[in-house]
Amino acid sequence: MENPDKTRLKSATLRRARGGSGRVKLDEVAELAGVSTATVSRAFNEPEKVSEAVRDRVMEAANALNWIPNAAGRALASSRTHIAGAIIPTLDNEIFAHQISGMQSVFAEHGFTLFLGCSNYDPAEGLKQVQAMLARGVEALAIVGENHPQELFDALRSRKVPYVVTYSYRQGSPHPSIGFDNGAAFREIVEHLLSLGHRRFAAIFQPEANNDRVKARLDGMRSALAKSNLAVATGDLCIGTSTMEFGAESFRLLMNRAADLRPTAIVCGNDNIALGALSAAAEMGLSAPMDFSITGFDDLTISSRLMPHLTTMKVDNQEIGVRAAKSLLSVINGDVTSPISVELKAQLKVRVSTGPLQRQ
Amino acid sequence: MENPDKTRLKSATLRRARGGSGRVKLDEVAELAGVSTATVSRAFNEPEKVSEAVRDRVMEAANALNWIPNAAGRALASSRTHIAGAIIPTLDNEIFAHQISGMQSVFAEHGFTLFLGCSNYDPAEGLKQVQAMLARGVEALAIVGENHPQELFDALRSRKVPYVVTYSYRQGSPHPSIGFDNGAAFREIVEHLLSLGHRRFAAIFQPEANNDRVKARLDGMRSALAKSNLAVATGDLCIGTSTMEFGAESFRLLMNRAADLRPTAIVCGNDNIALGALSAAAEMGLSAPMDFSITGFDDLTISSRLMPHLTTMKVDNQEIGVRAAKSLLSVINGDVTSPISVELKAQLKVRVSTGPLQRQ
DNA sequence: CTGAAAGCGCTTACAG
DNA sequence: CTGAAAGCGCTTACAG
Repeated sequence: MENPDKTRLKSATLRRARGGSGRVKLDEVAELAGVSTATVSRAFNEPEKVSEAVRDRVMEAANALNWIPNAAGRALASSRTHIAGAIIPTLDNEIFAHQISGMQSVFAEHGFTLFLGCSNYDPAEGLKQVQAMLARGVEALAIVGENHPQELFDALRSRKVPYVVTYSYRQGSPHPSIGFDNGAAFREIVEHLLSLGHRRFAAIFQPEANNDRVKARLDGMRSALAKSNLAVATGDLCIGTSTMEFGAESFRLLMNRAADLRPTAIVCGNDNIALGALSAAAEMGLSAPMDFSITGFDDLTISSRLMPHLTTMKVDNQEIGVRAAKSLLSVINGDVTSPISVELKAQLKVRVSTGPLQRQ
Repeated sequence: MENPDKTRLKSATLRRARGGSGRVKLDEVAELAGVSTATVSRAFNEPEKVSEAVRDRVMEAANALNWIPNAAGRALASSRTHIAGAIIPTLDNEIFAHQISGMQSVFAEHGFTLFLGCSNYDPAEGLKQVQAMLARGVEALAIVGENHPQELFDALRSRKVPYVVTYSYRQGSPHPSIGFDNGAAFREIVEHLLSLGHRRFAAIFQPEANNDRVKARLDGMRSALAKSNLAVATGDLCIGTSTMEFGAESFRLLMNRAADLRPTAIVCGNDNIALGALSAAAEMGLSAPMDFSITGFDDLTISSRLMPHLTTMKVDNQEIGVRAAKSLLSVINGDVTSPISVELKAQLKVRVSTGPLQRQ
């Protein structure tokens, strides 16, 4: 790896010798329009304060010179950057991609550009990204989940940068949050399976370390089962990576047993895992809902398109992004002093992968 | 919608009265460390030019004050922003998400932050995003495909912002590009099907408007067929949205005919379409490779996990992102004067969805 | 409605 | 190796 400082220096020197960026500047627009720099600035930022004739002349000059205002100068003078930030675990999951897409469209509408950071589920990496964004002067920040170093939230607070936690919503959270209740969602899934007569449950989940959402899901599942005096036995709980492979492998493990030892209902931590389980089922000649019932979480695009259609909880991630952006903008605009929390409801989608209990 | 200028003003006034950002500044670090501001700056940016003792004192002071340098000040003084930009059509497609992920990791390693813009396949939107990024002073830009308004490339050139076109690589392109040859890839697919004995081809494709990649794919398919004096008849070419639904619908259209009128090989514009076709096949009781052969393009994560495994071309999008970032960084660093193009090879993955011709 | 001028928070050529 | 000071390109309180 090269030394970034050296390369930095070199190119900076190459480019200029105290000569500026070489780009067209506001002064040149002012000169061409025959007005002061203040007027040019106003013509763009507070047009109602400039007479129409002057405004037209300024716009004409700006167009003629193809002027693009320098955001750094603007940010320094106004202490406003018009930049927002978003931190997600990974872009490889469509649920986070949809959140970003919702957020970006709202921010763009309001003249904000979005910085995107991916933590890859590593809290240290998330903190680093937030610091980089703070240096860049983000005016607001959205971050998935609340499982982050206290230092991260402290940094945000001490710089008075408004933030929201997205995806999960939890009563009693110290953070403004825009999302749904992971625990309640999994209670609903389990109740659905219980109402179908299932009593023998297995679960395939991603690890709960550094992931408040998974923790809440497991808790929700367990509490709903406990109400019926049921539980997932240790041997019926598979914890591993959130991949189709792990879903498939776990399914084989659970179902390669005498029929009376198999679970009749399998609760998966998300759709991806459930889809893997279903592919293993097809290979084993087992099919839902005859031989077992299975549920996912997320309602991925393919979950309702692949056979058998998967029973799952749908979460409107695009909407989460939209709400998060709006909530942050209302703080930036001074309409409210801190972001309001919003609880969205996850929606149970009953499809053919779950059905009435077929055997004792 | 509110007036952005009004809100801007209001909050700016609220926040300060010519008082600055309220954040800790470099001067304060200098004062605490008992050195000049120049020395603080050097301690961070050119540490080798500062004696160790002084450097330690500066770092200590910076830590004590929890100083984060203001990027706007830095950018203005150095005319360097350490920001790069990337424009993709949409985050909803994992192939572009992977590109971004590769790019981001390389840029982050070199101290660059990434602006992300999505054009949603709308050239006007892409241009707007590029302009916003130029205002923000991006030092380099990567953009998917070359189907963009000339104005976009002109803006980049006139501001001397290095750029690369990603995903497609085309001999004779006026732009530095990092990607693969879409035409060659589809010639290879067709040759594979020809070698299996297929002569009766159908195709299901996304629209080629504003999409150089799709155009190249169709051309590649046609030229490979033409070499064997074959062609896709008008009634065997379906053009529509890049969705599983359209793939399914087109498949039904093509295969709901007397057996001797059906195509034996179906070339799809991408995996998504092919996956939709396969799901329709399952519903119709048809299966590959016995009743037909089918190919995709992209090698999506699920394509090798769903039954039947799909024959497709694998493109390493992560690698495209990595190469794009490296290519741009070498221009920024002054190692080369313009980005070098890189042609990557798409790789044919023969799986069970294609097989020898079963009938005449 | 418009302008002159100070100032935002850094970096860097220059001098020592 | 270190410092004094100019300057990067804008915005904005103040004055008119």
